[in-house]
Amino acid sequence: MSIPRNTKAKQAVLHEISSSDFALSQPEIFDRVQGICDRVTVYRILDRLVTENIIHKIVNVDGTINYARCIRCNDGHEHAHDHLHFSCIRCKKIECLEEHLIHVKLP
Amino acid sequence: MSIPRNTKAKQAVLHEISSSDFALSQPEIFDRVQGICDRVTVYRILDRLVTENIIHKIVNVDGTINYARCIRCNDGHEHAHDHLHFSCIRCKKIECLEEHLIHVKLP
DNA sequence: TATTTAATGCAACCTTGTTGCGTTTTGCAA
DNA sequence: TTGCAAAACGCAACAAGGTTGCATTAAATA
Repeated sequence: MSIPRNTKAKQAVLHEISSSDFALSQPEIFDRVQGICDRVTVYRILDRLVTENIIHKIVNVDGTINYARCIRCNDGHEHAHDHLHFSCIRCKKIECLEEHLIHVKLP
Repeated sequence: MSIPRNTKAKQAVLHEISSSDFALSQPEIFDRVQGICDRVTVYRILDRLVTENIIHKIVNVDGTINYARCIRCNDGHEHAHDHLHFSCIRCKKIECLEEHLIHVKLP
């Protein structure tokens, strides 16, 4: 397994994701780090950040793939990832609804 | 508002969707109606069928957009569309879990 | 059968995402 | 501080999925 490195581009991408209050798509992220690196690099950084479990890959209701940081992932507390989320179609914000853990019988 | 027409291509597309037991993507549908029309036509037919409320547009967990007929839409019974679905990642079938209507408090 | 216009085919284009490969840069160790 | 291995990068090219414009074809109704 390779040792991850901390590059300028990686920092910039992670900063944009961290400072956004809703999940961002690759094009949105590339737009925000404007000029700092190639768009291919953004794709590769996102893949790596997901593999390193630093960010989450989310498929929105419209099919677009977005990336976000889990607020609780880095605070040391144990938490469930398979809870409901509320996705506002107007402001695009995604909020966790962790209190609504559901248990259904699957076929 | 324009009056929809019943064309050969439209019938073929609708037939494929109706006779499949899981939701199909545009490429899959185009593949199955092989040669009957252009791929652009399939896109347009799908858009029209969704607008006419004959089929549903579904975003899968992997982000792919699929189309399916709601079994209950045309049997005259009242039914809810916002119920849970079980999506098997192996056989791709999607089953309705209508008994599990959930009500959560949204922010 | 004639007419209207919905539907189609084709070509061209756009967006999102991937791959290969040669070059640059990072982190560590001598 | 410098040298080195390989992680990360840029660029070009490609591929899949989806859209648009426009001239042509074919449904439905009169």
